[in-house]
Amino acid sequence: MTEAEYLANYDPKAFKTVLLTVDAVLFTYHDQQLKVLLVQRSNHPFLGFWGLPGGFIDEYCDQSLEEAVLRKLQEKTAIVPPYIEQLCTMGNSRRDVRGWSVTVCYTALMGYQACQVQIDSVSDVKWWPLEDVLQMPLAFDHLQLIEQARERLTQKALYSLVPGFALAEPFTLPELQHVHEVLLGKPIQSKSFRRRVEQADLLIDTGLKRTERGRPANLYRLKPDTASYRFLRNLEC
Amino acid sequence: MTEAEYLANYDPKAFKTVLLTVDAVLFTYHDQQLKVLLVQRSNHPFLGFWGLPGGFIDEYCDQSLEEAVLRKLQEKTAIVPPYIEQLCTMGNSRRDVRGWSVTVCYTALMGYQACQVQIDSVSDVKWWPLEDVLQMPLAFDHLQLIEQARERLTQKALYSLVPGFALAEPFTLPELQHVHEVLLGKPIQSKSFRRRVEQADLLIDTGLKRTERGRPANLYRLKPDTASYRFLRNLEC
DNA sequence: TCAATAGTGTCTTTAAGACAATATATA
DNA sequence: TATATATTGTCTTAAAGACACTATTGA
Repeated sequence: MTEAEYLANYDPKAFKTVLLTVDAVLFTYHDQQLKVLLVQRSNHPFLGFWGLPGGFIDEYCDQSLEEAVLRKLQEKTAIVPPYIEQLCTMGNSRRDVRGWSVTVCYTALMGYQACQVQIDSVSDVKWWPLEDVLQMPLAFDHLQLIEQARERLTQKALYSLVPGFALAEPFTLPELQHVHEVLLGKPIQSKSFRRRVEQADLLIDTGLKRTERGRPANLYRLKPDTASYRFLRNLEC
Repeated sequence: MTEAEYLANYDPKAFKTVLLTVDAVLFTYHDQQLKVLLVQRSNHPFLGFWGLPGGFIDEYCDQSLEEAVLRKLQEKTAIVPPYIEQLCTMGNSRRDVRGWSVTVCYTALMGYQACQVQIDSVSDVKWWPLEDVLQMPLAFDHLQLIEQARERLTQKALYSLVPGFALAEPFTLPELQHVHEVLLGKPIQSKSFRRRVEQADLLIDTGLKRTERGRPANLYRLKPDTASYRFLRNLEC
């Protein structure tokens, strides 16, 4: 049989009926704490529960998984986040009562900005403090996904400046340090932190300063290659 | 509508028809080089091409993605690899002529052992030298997946002893060092390497020695927590 | 001037790099 | 004994930790 003959006989509907979705754990930093964007479900299953933004692939509209998840986020926040990365894929027969289900989950970061409901498949969209979310009952296995995303981001706080993408630009160096401290759950020696930042050469000094009690702090922006830069040595704290 | 009513009306076949597979990049170390397990396809598309072991989820037999990929590997190698980790998920409308297609890809490591065809969905199974594979035309986007798996393993060679899972136990310390050197493409100071191994305390000394020209070398096994151990500092080489 | 926060100087500590020296096999 | 490879000793170097010190603002 040639490939052409094979394809002529091929019926895609005859095959698997696994449910496939994309989801995103979108973090930001606001009011001195990490927050996660959640949406309140207006459909079964888990109607009324809060869960991650995401949903089914649109085979016709989406060209790729990443395009699909960015579309979902844009529907909720009207923004494309400056940092996005594939986290993991969860797939098993138990996570959704409708049957075998797979979700490809992404971690994304953006500077805080208010958001509001843009579409009707959800009844509400809200930034929740991460610490509160870890105690809430959430849809599906979304709590697990958030925990995993948080662990990965904590690792990155040890060897990169990626957490900076959770800040609205321009930001101060003490703010950046504080995001890292919140993730690590411990204070960092500011001398060590500044030395690393200087060595990495990832921040653009805007020349501006922000005053808020005490000496004014320099304001910076992130260079785009912050997403891929890795320090050779971890912070030990 | 209650959830029960919703589910009674729910028709899974009415929904998406995305193709879903799992694949594995299985590495081993043999004859001083890294090798990858490939299978020769006996079905369209890419009939006759070499590609990664993997295939469709069996909704009834497989409880989870990881179970599915382990089943696929066991069918080819009659072994469960001592190390397996999710690599990434590739999904888009172009990677398979049959339509929108998603594969959840894993990286796995095992000590070398010969293997032979166990099933008939492929016509051959073979360990290929990694350097050769990177020049071969492969099925689908499997070359990309192998490149990505190799990059990730190279990173791990800098801050962990995970590459040791590619060795047949027991192994010598110079062998372990050589796997790392092959991945990094550079020699490592053996003093540095040994210091790290000692500090990590991940190797069990079997008390045995292997002689092969020159002074005999101690033989070791890996402790299971080698899979999760991370050094604070990367090798710089 | 004081309180508060930003940012620097500098000494200590840790672990890697470099490389010479020693140890234990076989031929 | 000579050669080959394994393993150790030890000095240098890079970068983090600790912490005291200086700088710049507003009240």
